[in-house]
Amino acid sequence: MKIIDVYQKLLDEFGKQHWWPTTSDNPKFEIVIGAILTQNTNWNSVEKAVANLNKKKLLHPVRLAKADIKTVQEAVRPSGFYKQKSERIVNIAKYIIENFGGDVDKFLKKITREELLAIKGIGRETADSILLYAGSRLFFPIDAYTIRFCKRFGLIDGDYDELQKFFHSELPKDLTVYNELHALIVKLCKEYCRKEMICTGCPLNDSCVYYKK
DNA sequence: CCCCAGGGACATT
DNA sequence: AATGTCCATGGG
Repeated sequence: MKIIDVYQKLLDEFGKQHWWPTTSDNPKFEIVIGAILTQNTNWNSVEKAVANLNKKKLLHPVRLAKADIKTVQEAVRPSGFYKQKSERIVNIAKYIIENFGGDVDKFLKKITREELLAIKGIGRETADSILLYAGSRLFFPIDAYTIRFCKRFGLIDGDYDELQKFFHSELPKDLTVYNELHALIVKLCKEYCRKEMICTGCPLNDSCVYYKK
């Protein structure tokens, strides 16, 4: 089974996921911040932190850059690693101000992947999530779920760059496909393809080499 | 009590 | 080039 067939099957079963979920009036910047806050953290916890930031009116580059660090830490605490993450989100707010005059749209349009990776606290997955979901640019994020699923299902076993090359070469150059497939793999891995597999009811049973009944 | 979550930086081997 | 450790809260 090819990855594009996996996409179709998951889409038929789960429907569109409509990522990246946002709640504020500044969704692009919210995605940039959320991509950092969700590093190795449950999404439910991230939602709390984002809501706290929004309540404090900090989902804006200038406000966040100028905010008292203790205030930021207090807001971000529920998402864990709060000292690191506070520093990281303030850091990128300052970067957008210094290099793009605080214009988030311009930042998302002009920034290169290499430039993103050079910012402390932005690794490959965070960079690709920002580029795809905030910047509408064709970069496929590879997370722990994707690596696990690809290996188990029998598609490909490799590291981040190898898997990304695979997705980039196999998939059509289509933002909706990139957007939805990544989100659908996350959903699949949360519900069925967990660390401890729950194969009963999995929509990919027919083609999975690890299927146990 | 345990394990883990939509990673990344840095140190060690 | 691999592998290990730390960061930290909240939920199952």
